[in-house]
Amino acid sequence: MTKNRNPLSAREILARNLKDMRGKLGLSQEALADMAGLHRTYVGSVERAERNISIDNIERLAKALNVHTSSLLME
Amino acid sequence: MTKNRNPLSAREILARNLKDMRGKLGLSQEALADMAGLHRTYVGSVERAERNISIDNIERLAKALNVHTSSLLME
DNA sequence: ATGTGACTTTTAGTCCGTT
DNA sequence: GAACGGACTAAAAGTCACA
Repeated sequence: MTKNRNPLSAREILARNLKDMRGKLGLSQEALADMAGLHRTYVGSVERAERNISIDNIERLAKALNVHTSSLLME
Repeated sequence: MTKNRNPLSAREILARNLKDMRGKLGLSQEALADMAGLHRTYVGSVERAERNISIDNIERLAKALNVHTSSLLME
């Protein structure tokens, strides 16, 4: 029997992807925040899945990371 | 030379997908809104790309439509 | 069955700092 | 460099009466 993992929320998936992709580009939270026109502390809280981010800001982060918006939500 | 169409915003992609998927299921805006625990007029305004919807509400709509959150943002 | 404008409540998002 | 906190302002959530 396979384990019953509880599904990640969309917030958590986004948080993980953000952190991964940012790390692969060697960017700090602050650098990414600047590129996306957002605040340093805000990006941090999104990566901790604490914030209910809006679609416009998901898009800004995607553009800063040079990926499609949907890929930030892909599991 | 291929035409230079301006890219759809994430809002517009979501709006189009929402409308399409809802239509294919034969649901009214009100029925979908009820299933997602949202207000009828709110869902309407999201389908018109008027609102900057948050990730939690995108997820509620995805669950109501029985699709993955990322597929609502897929072009 | 959907669109619109107006509205109040809640939260997104910023900015200051400390650990 | 990142987590975390408090206080603040801008904007999203959520609702309604009416077209």
